[in-house]
Amino acid sequence: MHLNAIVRLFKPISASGGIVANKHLEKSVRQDIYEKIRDDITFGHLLSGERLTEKKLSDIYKGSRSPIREALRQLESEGLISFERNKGIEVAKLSVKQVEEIYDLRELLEGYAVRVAIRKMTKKDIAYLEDLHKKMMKAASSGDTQLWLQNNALFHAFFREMADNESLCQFIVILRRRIYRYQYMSVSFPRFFETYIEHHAMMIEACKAKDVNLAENTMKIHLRKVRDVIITSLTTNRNQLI
Amino acid sequence: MHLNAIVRLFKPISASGGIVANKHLEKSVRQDIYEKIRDDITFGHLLSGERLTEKKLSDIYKGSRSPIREALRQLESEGLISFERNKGIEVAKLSVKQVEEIYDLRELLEGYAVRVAIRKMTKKDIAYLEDLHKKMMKAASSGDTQLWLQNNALFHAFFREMADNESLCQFIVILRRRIYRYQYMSVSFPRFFETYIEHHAMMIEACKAKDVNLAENTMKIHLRKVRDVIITSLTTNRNQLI
DNA sequence: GACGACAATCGTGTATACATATAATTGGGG
DNA sequence: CCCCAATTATATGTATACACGATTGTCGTC
Repeated sequence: MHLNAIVRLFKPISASGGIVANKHLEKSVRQDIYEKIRDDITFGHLLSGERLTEKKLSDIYKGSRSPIREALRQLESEGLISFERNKGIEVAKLSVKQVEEIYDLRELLEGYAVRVAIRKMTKKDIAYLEDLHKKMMKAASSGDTQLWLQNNALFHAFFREMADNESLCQFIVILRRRIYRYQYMSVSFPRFFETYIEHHAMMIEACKAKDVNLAENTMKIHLRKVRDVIITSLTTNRNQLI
Repeated sequence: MHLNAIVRLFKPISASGGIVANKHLEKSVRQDIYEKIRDDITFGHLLSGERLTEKKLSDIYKGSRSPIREALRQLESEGLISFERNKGIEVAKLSVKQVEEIYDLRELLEGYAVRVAIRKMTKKDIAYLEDLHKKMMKAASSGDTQLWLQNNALFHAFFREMADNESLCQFIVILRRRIYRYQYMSVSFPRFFETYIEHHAMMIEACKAKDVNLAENTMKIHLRKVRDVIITSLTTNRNQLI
């Protein structure tokens, strides 16, 4: 399954990813179900506005209602689902305004992450970014959007992790999860790959030159472009809630 | 109880604050317990590092383990408590580094909030800020830290709500809750009130003049000052984990 | 045929029961 | 008196049971 690699990119930093030697290190049912539902929402297997019942989830993800309800509370805190008392759960829908707000924050937070990260980067880190960049160019020329998204996620993850600020990482990841479902829109017009690649190249150059302002601004311009593509796509489809 | 007014400031935007006409609008046990534990952590009734058991919480807050565990999952998502599998729960401790990171983000997010808010402010809004400012001056001269903190919270809340960005509000509130316990340190040296009042006055002037950059920078300088006071206080007490 | 009352069903909210892992305690040996 | 092992106690993780509100469907009446 293609998605597995991408899925890993979004796992929480604190998750015990080590070797499972002792029984007490095994993933709990709750944690397992949480991750599965989260990823199914993120990657669009559970659709926006879809009505869920605890019984249904219990059948799909195999577990009693206790761990499922706990997992749902976590997902609610992260804005991926919403509860209505005595009525049920639904996968969160985003209005166009909300998508815009999320992108405003991504610009702010990911721009800041670049600013902080650039001071700590070594030559090795830049080589890593150039490697990702090459893979994305290859993905663009062959039209492999999965490969593109996967390496693009790594590209963005690099900066936020290099910034070394737990809460910053947490917030950026939450924002990305909330809009990831719509990200495919930004790559459904292959002619935009060229623009994205230009942005990425410019960012790498700015990192090499340690030009903090250029790097931050380029990241912001890049995210603004992606945002515009998605918003245009949403509004032309006349979907107010998506 | 003095705290009630402040408590309300931190309630989630989505909370049903309306008139309780129908039974189904009554607060659930889970929601009630969530808010109580959250506020008890925020205002220091449950101390950093304190070890909690579900049984103990069940006795204190009156409810079975089901709603308590769900409330705890929410609190975990917001970074107020941490779980250790099969071991228990503890109120989150913050390292000095984490406090610094949180203040870095507050500068970024609250600075941004001011930038956005200032464009939407009316004369009435400025009058409201000036009213809060007067109350804080009174609180400072009479040494009433409760009154100070209460109006200070309203002052900061004003800008983030005026910015009208749901996720932004959510993140700022989460950050404030995480460090609110240590906020008393910033007001335990009354000689700093004067500085804070100067900052607030300058911000109000900048709002009047619609000087976006001055307002944003003043907010950042203000938060940097508060941060420095807290960090100094923490490090001189030689508490690495607090 | 339309409308309203009532019953049955479904789903959530809460409480409790059971299983397993960890911590505490006690008892014996050195 | 100390140390280690076995047992007991405690706490979490999961499953199930019960209660209540909400929805749906049916039956009877107009």
